[in-house]
Amino acid sequence: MSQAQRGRPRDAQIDERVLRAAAEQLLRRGYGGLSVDEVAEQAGVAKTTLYRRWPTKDHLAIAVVAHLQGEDDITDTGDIRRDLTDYMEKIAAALNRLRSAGRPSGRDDRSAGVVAELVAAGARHDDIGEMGRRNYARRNALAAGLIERARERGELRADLDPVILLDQLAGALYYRVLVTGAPVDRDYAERLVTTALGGAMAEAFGPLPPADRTDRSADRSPSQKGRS
Amino acid sequence: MSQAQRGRPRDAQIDERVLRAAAEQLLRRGYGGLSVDEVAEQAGVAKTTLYRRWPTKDHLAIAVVAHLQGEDDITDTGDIRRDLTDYMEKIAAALNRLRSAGRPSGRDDRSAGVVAELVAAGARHDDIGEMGRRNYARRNALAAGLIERARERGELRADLDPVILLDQLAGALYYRVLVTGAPVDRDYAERLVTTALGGAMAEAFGPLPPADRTDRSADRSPSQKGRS
Amino acid sequence: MSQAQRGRPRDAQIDERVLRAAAEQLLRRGYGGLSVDEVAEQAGVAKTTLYRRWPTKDHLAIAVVAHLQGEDDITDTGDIRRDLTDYMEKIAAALNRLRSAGRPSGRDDRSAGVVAELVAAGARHDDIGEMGRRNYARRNALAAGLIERARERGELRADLDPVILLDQLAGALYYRVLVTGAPVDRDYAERLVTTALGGAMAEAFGPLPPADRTDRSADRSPSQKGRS
Amino acid sequence: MSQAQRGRPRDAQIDERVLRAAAEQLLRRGYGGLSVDEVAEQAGVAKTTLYRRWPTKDHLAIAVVAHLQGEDDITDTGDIRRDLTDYMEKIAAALNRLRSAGRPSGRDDRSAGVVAELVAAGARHDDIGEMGRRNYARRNALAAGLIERARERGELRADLDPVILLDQLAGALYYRVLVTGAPVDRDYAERLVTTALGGAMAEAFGPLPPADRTDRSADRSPSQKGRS
DNA sequence: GAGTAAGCGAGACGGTACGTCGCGTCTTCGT
DNA sequence: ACGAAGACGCGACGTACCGTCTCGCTTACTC
Repeated sequence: MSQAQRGRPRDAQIDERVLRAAAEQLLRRGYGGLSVDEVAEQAGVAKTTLYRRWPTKDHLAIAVVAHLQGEDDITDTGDIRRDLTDYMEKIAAALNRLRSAGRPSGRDDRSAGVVAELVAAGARHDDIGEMGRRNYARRNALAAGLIERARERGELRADLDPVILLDQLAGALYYRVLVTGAPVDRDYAERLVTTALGGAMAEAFGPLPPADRTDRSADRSPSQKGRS
Repeated sequence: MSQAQRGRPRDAQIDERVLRAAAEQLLRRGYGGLSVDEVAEQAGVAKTTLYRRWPTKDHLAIAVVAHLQGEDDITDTGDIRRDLTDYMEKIAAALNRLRSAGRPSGRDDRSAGVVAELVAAGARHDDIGEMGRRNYARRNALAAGLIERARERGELRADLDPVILLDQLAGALYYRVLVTGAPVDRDYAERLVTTALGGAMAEAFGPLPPADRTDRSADRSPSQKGRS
Repeated sequence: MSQAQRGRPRDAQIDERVLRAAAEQLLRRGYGGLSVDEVAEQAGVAKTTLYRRWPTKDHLAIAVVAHLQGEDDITDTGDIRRDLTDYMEKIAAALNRLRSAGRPSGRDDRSAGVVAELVAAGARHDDIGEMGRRNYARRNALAAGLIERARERGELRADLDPVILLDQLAGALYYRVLVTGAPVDRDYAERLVTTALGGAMAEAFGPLPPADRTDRSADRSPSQKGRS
Repeated sequence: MSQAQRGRPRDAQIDERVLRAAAEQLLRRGYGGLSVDEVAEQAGVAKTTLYRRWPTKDHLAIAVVAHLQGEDDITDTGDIRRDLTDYMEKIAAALNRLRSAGRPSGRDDRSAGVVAELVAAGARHDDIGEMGRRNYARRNALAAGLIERARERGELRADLDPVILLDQLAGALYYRVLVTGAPVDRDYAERLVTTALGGAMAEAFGPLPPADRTDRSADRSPSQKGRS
C-alpha cells in the first residue's frame, strides 16, 4: 500500500523540540531575535538536521506559527452575524498574539510585529506564499459556505458576493494590524460585522439600529463597551 | 531663526542620484536585491554619505517608494461612490506597481513582493512604522471628510462610521495583496465600493441593482467589465 | 582454523565498482572533487558498505591510487645506470599521471595535484602513513639490492651509501613535483642518474662522458648557463 | 610618487595578532586543529577582516609559516661543502619544526605533519603554489650562484649542473620528510652533501675522505650494511 | 584669508547570521 | 552479518550584507 520504509525514519521528536525552542525565541525576542543557530543549539539538534526539514529561517518561522495557532475551525450556529463575528475574533486573537511577540508585555505598541515578517516571508519564498494562500483559500471557502447558507436561508441579500464580504471583514483586521496600527478586539469585530452586514441583510430586517457612535474619534479607546 | 549654516552644505544632487539608483534596483530585483553597497557604488556616492541621510536600508527603501509614488490626493467630486472608487483605485495602482517589482514582467505572480517588505520595515523600525501610520491617518482623514460630507448631504446613512468603512475598503485591497494574493484592479475597486456602500446608502436610493454576478467563481478573470 | 563464516559474505564486485567510480572522480576532478557520497551513488552502493571497507575518504583515495598504479617492479639487467634510470622513470611516470589529475589536459600546470594530497593523507592518518612508508621501504630495499650488487661487481665505489643515493634520486623527483613544480621526464631521469652516479662510479671508469645534453630546454631552470 | 592614501588604511596590528594566534594553534594542534573561526576569536578580530587578507584557511596557514620561518639567507664562505651543508641544515631545521607541530613533543613521529599539508595547500590553490615555487626559485638561484662560483674557482667539475645538484640535495630532505619518514638532521645533511659532491669535486681533490660516520644509528634505513 | 565645522569618497572593520559542504555514524528494513 | 537507503551529528567554512569608523580631501561659512 503505502511506500515501504526506506532508510532511517525521521525522528518525530525533533520537530517537537525544534518548534518548541523556536517558538520560545520567536515569542520572546521577535522575528529578528530568532536565530537558526540558537534554535538548533537549544533544541539539541544539528543545524543540518534542522535545515533538512525547514530550508530557511522563514520556513521555520512559518512552521512555528502554524504549530502555535493550531486549528481554528469555523462554526455554523445558524446565526450568520454571530458566526462571522466569531470568525473575525479568532483571526483578531491570532493576530494580536503575534503582534505583541518580542515586545515587553503591556507595551501597547502599534507595530505589526511578527505578523508583518510572516507576510514578508510569504513574499520572499514562493512556496511559503503559496502555502499561505492555500490556507486562506481553504478557510475562506468554509466561511463563504457559511454566508452562502445564510443567503439561502434568506438572511442575506441574494446578490451578495461572499468573497468581497470576507475581503472586507478580514481585510479590515489585517489592514489595522499591518498598516494603521489600530487595535483589533472583540468590540471592533462586532462593529465591523455589523457595518458590513448593514447593507447585506435582507430588507426584511429593516434599517439597522442607530448604533451609539460616541467617542469614535480616536478609535483606540479601550473602553469601547459596544452597543446593543 | 534657523540654525546658522556651519560647515559644508549637503549636496542636493545626491539624494536624487541615490534614490534613482535604489529605485532601479528595488524595482528590478526586489527588496532582497536591494543592497546598500551596490546602491552607493552605482550612485557614485560614499556609503557614509548615504547613511548620513537614511540611517538604514529600510529607511532608504521607504524613501524610494515615497519618492516613486509621489502625492496622490483625494478628489471630491460630490459623487461619493466615484470618489471612493477613485481613491481605492489609486491605492490599488500603487500596490500593483510595488507588487510586481523584481519579477519578470509577464509573470502573473500573486506574491505581495515589495509591499510586504515595506510593511515589515515598518514593523522593524518604530520611526518608520510611526511615519507610515501618520501618513495613513492623514489620507484617511481626508477620505473620512469625504464621507462625512456625503453623509451631511444625505447620501449616506447617518449612523455610518467612516473609519470602519475605510478599513473595509482599503483593508480589502491590502488583504488581497498581502494575504490571499488575489488581484486588485479597477473592476474589483468598483465592486468593492458598491458592496460596501450597499447598506450605507441612504434609503432614498433604494435597493441596489441586482448586479450581474456571472463567473464569480474564479474572481480573477480580467474581463470582469463590471456594471453600473 | 580460520573463523567460521558468519552471516552474509561480502560482495566481491563492490570493491571493483567503487574503485572504478572513485578513480574516475579523482582523475577527472582532483582530490577535492572526490566525494564519498557521490562515489557511493555513482557506484550504486550504500555509504555504509563503502565505509565498511575504507574507513575514510583518505583511505579510499589511497586505495584508488594503489589500484591504478599496480605493481611496478624493479628489474636487474646488470647495468646499474640503466636499471636506476628505469626505476626513476617509473616513479616519474606515476607522479606525472597523478599530477595532472583534475586539470584540463594539455594545461601544463606545475601543481603537484593529487600527489600532494596523497602525501597529506599519509600525514593525517598514521596507518596510511605507515603503509606508505612500508611500501617505499620495500621498493627501496629492492633498489638498494641493485646498488649493492653493482658495488660488489666493482661498478660503484665501495664507500657508497645506497640509501643516500636513492634519497637523492627519488627525492629529486618528488622535490620537483611537490615543491618546485619543475617537470620530471625521461630526459631528466637520465641526467639525474648520470649526475648522481658521477662520483659514485668506481675510478676505473674515469671521468664521465660529457653526456649528450641536447634538448634540455624542457628543464625550466632559468640559470642554466650551460657548461663546457 | 606612491599612490595617494585612499580610504581607511589597514590596521597593521591585525596581521600580527592574527598570525600569532594562528601560529599557536597550528603548532599546538596541527593543521587540522587550525580553525579560522577560533583564530579570529582568539585574535579579537572579525572573521570578515581575516578573510579580507587571507582568502582561505590555506592562505592563512602559509602566511603563518612564512612569518614563522622568517628569512633564511644563504651564506657564502668560500667553502662550498660547508655552505651547502649549512643550507641543507637550515632547510632540515625548518622541516623538522613543522613536522612535529601538533604532536606531543617527545613523540618521535615519522609523519610529515604540517609540511605535507602546506604542500597540499600549494596544490589546492594556484596562487599559493605559484608563490611557493617563486620562493624556491629565488632561494635556489642563490644557492646555484654559490655553486657556480665554486666551479669557477675550480672546486667543482666544470660539467656540473647546479640545478640537478640542488634537486638532489633538497630533494633528499623533502623525500625523507614527506615520503619515507626518515629523520633529517645535521649528520644526514653532512653525509648528503658529501655524497653529492663526491663525484662533483674536481679531480685535484682526489678521493673523498672516508667521512666520519659516527652516530648513524638515528638513520633507520634497514639495509645499512655499512661500507668498507 | 586663516580657521573650522561639516560633507564627501574610499575602503577597512566589526558583527551577525546564514546556508552549505562533506564526512562519518546510526537506524531501519530487507536479503 | 551484509547491503540499500537515508536521517543524523558535527564542525567548519566561506559569504552576504549591514552599519560604523578612520583616513585624506573639499567646500563653505566665520572671524
